[in-house]
Amino acid sequence: MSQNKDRYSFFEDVYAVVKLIPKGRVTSYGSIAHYLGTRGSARMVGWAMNQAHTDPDVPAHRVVNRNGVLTGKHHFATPTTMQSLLQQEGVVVTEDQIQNFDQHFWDPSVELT
DNA sequence: ACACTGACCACTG
DNA sequence: CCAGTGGCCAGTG
Repeated sequence: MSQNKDRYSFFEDVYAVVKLIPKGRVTSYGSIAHYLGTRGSARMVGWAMNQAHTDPDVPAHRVVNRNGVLTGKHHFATPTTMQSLLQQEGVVVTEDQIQNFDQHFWDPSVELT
């Protein structure tokens, strides 16, 4: 929303990182925030996802909390959209919990170095 | 212009 | 070990 002002901020960075998440991989809000250098902004990362809803190129379904739980699934078109998308990419999700989360975990500060 | 909220994470007691 | 609070940025009431 807002006007078309140059309100670019770490939202842009968040989008960029999320877009770089490989298929079948997932990451956490905190990891992205930490990669950007701001641990506290983890909340904002989630809020960024809300805005990301306007950007189809941002696979928000690949972003979960540090626990590997689909916290934001309720924000998708349907509560099952997130899980379905993840399963389509080969990620096993049970009870909103990603199985073998450590195997699917994709850390930008490590993968992007 | 002020205050509160929000898909979180980590530290301190 | 469990519980509580702080911190960060932006948007909305």
